Amino acid sequence: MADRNRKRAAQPDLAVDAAAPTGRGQTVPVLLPYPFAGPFDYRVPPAMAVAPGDVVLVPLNRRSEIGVVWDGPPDGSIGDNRLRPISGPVDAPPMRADIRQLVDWIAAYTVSPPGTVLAMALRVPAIPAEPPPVGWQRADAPPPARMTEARQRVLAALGDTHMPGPDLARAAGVSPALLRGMAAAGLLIPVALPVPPPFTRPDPDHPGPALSADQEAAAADLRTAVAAQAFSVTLLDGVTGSGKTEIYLEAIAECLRHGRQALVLLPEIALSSQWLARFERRFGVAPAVWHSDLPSRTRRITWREVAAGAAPVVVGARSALFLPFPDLGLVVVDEEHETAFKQEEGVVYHARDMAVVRARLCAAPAVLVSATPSLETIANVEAGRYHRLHLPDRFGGAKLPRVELLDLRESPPERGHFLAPKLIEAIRETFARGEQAMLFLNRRGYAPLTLCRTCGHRMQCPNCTAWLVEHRARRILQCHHCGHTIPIPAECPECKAAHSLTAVGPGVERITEEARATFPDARLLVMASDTLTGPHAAAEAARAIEAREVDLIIGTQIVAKGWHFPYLTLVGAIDADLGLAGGDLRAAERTVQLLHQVAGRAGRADAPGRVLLQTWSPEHKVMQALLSGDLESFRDNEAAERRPGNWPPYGRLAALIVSADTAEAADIAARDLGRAAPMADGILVLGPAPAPLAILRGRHRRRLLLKARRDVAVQPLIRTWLASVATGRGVRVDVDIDPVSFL
DNA sequence: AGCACGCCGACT
DNA sequence: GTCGGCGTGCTC
Repeated sequence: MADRNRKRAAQPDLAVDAAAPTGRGQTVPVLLPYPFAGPFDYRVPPAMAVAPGDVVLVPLNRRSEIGVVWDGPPDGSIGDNRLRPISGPVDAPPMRADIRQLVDWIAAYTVSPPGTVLAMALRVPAIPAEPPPVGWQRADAPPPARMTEARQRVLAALGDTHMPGPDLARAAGVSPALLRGMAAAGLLIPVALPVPPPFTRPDPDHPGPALSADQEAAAADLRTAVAAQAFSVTLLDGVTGSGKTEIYLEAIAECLRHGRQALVLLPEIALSSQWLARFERRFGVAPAVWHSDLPSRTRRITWREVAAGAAPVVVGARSALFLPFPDLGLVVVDEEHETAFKQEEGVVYHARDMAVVRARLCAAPAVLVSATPSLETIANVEAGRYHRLHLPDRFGGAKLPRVELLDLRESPPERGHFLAPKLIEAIRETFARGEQAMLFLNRRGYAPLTLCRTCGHRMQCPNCTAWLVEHRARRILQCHHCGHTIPIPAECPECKAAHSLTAVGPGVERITEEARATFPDARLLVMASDTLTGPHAAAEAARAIEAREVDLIIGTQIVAKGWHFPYLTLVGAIDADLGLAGGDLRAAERTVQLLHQVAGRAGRADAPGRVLLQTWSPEHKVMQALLSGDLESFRDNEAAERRPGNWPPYGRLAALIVSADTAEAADIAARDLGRAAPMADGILVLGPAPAPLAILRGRHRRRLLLKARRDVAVQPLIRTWLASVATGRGVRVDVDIDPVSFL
């Protein structure tokens, strides 16, 4: 309570200053977690004092909703007669000014209603407070009551202290009901128990692993940035295995020495067991963890501890950006190039970029970390907006793995197989040395396409422009876009031919089948999003690999994410060309990043790694970049290709996805939108064209692209553009600023 | 997002 | 004659 009042006193009472001067009483804007165009005005009851950030209950229609008193003057456009009073306060800490600014900023940038963004920030505090835990102690002057044997045992177990009910019942060997009876008889009185802090403060001076000279130099730079307690952005860019994590853990240590909080964003928090282990090795304790499917109790406790400043370090997924740190002193985005940071549903935002905004709003340094930085971040370095710390060498003298290209035209796999003879041989050699190997194929399931040998029919999703993927173990065909699932049919649904459906192309399941036949004695482990369901399975997989209970790992892109497997020395990519098909702007960049990350899993100081990339086009710039390891030149080339046409990151791009129930409705809406396209210097609108996923979940999709010079503010343009077009019934237009996926 | 109002089909 | 389908529109 005292804390709440202090916070309120610390900020000027804008609401009072901005109150309407007329006789209608004080009016304030209240933002509701719904997709309205802006905050609604509410009257403040005479006896109530409110300030921006206060969480309040307001009437809406005939309902009661939670909202947040927002900044600025009331809108004033609503008539006095329609204004309704705030119902009352909600017992929750007020929303901090920096979070409110972040909500407004994200809403403006992504062209989303602010209430939708608020909903992401508000999902937690709206839940009522945890009741304080209750324990029992002896009554000082117990009234006369029957003293059974069980009751005596309770009093004996209790002694002169207090105990939580469940512990007491267990210690005395009685049921909780008996305790309630004793309380009713006045023999026991309840006491509030002190709550043990759930998060121990990590000790910045806990002896951690020793750093190399390179690491120490980089760590010193980051410490300086943290000590400055000012906004800055630093790219920590080091080859895989250069020990980047250990470096930024030193920045966190410095942040802790200043008594401030640190936030680390990871792309895939469910797979972070190894990261958590490294953190514990450095600090002796675990950090607070945040992601969207935490149990609600843990979620609530963590949120409140963060708000109270009692969770010094939080590691989390995208949504951790909205946590109410009172004194955030450092934001780290690990694997900053990862597209998993881009939220594609609802409010479409990039957590890496919003993390930088968050850091700016609370005057903290941001550190972006990657072995394969995005072109966006590199462009920001070149423009002088971001600093760069570069680590060219692996830690402890380890060499980068040797990359070889396996030309599939020259030495193809056996018919119906996917492992080239040279790759099989390399795996055998690796096993013979007692080391581990990994096969990478970024495709789940058994086969991406099922077709009928008799009539050529292809099994397609009824709701999407996509093939159904066979999952043989589960005996189903499944659409990876909408989840539509059917049992594998016995006959062709088109021509009714029996035993005619054939699996075409490989997925990890099929590679596993081939590996099992080729290496019958090897112990296999499949790592894919549908086999590593949740943190537990992922942690167990990591443990089994570290304990050398696995010889061959077969995985999808999940294996590219920051794992450290000391006995893994060989990586084979089944289909290195896979990501290059299609007209995606970033296809080459992403393929290089992905394959380089996968390759980086191989090798250590005393056992150099070897990487074999199976490819149909070894001369492709992507394969050549991976072969030479000269990613810098590759990036320079990419940059040179994008710069002249103002393609990102040298210009701005926004996608408008028009979707409707029928192709006709989508076409009409897209055409109307195209006709109303803004025309100005430095702007180009491309399309409409069918989106690559022309039908998704039964909706027909068309796409327009707005390309603009970097100095053009595209959001206001898009707002007026959208407002100028009357969109028909059932038509939706989704805006994606800085799209990373072009589906 | 909810939750009403509103205008067309099969039932007690 | 009513119950009810979910299409459109409003909420300070």
